[in-house]
Amino acid sequence: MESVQSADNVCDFAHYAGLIKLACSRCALHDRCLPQGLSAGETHRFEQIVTRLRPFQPREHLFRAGDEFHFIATVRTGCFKSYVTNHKGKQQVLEFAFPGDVIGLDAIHTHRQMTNVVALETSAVCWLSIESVFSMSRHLPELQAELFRVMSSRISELESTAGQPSADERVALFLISISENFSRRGDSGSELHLAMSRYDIASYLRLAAETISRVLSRFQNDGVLRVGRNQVSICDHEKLKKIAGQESNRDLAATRRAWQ
Amino acid sequence: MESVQSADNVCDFAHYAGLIKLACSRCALHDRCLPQGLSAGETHRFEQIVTRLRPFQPREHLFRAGDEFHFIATVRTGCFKSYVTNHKGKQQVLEFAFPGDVIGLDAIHTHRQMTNVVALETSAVCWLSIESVFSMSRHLPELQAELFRVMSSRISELESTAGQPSADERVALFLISISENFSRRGDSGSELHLAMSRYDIASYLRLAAETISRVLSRFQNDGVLRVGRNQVSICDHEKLKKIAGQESNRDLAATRRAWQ
DNA sequence: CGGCAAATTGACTCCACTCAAAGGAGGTGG
DNA sequence: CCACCTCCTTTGAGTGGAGTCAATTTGCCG
Repeated sequence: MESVQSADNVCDFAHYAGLIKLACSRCALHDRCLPQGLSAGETHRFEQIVTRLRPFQPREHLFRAGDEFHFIATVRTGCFKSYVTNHKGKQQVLEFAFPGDVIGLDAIHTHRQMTNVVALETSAVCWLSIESVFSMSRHLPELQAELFRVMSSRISELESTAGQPSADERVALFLISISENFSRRGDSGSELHLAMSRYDIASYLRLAAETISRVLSRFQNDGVLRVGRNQVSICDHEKLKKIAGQESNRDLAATRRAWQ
Repeated sequence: MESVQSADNVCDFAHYAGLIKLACSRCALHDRCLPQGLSAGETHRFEQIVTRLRPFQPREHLFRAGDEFHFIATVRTGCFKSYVTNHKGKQQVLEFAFPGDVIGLDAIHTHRQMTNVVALETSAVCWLSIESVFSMSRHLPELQAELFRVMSSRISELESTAGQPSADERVALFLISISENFSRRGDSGSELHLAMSRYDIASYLRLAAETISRVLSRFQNDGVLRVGRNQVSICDHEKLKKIAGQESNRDLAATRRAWQ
């Protein structure tokens, strides 16, 4: 349950017992991860600064808010959640990180980890010293560009979720986003394995866990989904998109009123 | 009302009529803007890629969502708002940009402007080709670091506003954030000139305009603020901070119940 | 002064939250 | 292997805070 990036004891930490250098060139995620766009030779240089840690167990923390910031991580397998604890002691989930995602880029400006990051299932990461990344990016324009792209898309992502759609809409958008993420990696976009609890989803979507439960049940009754404990099957993608992006219930009601 | 960064007609645009190179070294914002941290010589090199546009008038757009992305801007004077229009045609305000702030970094990953950016009052900006910035940043490590810092803190900022506090809390947090921003620039942290309308504040805080109005009125009755049309004076910073960060009304009620 | 948009205030509604209880899955130990 | 415990999930009932709709009021600018 200790976070691993504390500079002082990094070498003692169990995760480092089995550290190995990783061949990015042979990694299945090569095209969805930081070294994408690098030439073969550049990829080889990049590999020199990548360390692979032994897998994290569920509930094991990768970072803790306030820790010193020396490393970023990319997800190889599994799923992490990033969260903060607010002044009322309540957990606020900020992000779910899937394979290919980069973790820790929000810490640059303070030199401290801003969030807690914890594995939701058995998960593996690659480990990069931020200083090495920065200095290497000055010599590999494509790496620099990729870093800017990753940060830029995180900003866009956060901005795009800034609206305040209805609960139905939020849940639908969440499922679609997960589905697209899975599809891009070649997994099924219809059979979604959800590593996170209803509470985590609720916190992430700024809703109550009971609301998530109710919405999923209703979607199931409407034939849009089949819902299991850690599994959601999308039966009707079209209807789900309609819920997500077109008309909220409130608008439907308003539209009906306007028609009469 | 045209946006200015369209590559094709950039030279025809009225804003370019009076373009001049700007001496960052003599700019009052030097320490709060991109060239901060650069040596005198480096600042001189940086100045070569900075163009200053003639001032923007209120309601004049700097960018439009979907425009090609070739330039970023830093605010010299005035205030801009960044917004998107959602599928229901409703405006969602994402950011208010004040002097020293960098505009456009969310566009990197798509090569398209992601948001609309419009002046709320007469405002001046500095204008930078993104390609020049990127290539220069490879030779000026401090500039590269500053770019990463700016993007990183925008991510943190968006993450930190991800919670769902009560309307009172949101308004209080908003005023405190504006106040701190003004203080840092040497302006009064108590007499706040608000360039944006109640509707803009409401959209930014994901509340209704009427709610903003009600909350401000109540704060005034409680002696926390004095409220004018485009002016808010903070009378009691302590009480405001208490509202912002400690206990929501709901929690107070819950606490009282628990005490009995 | 008059016209118009922004802001305020009131009345009512509704969606999501809270509280509460029951059902289900997974893990642990005897 | 089963009993037990705990945590997660589901479902119901009632509440409340913010939204919506509507009517004024305020302030700006020609």
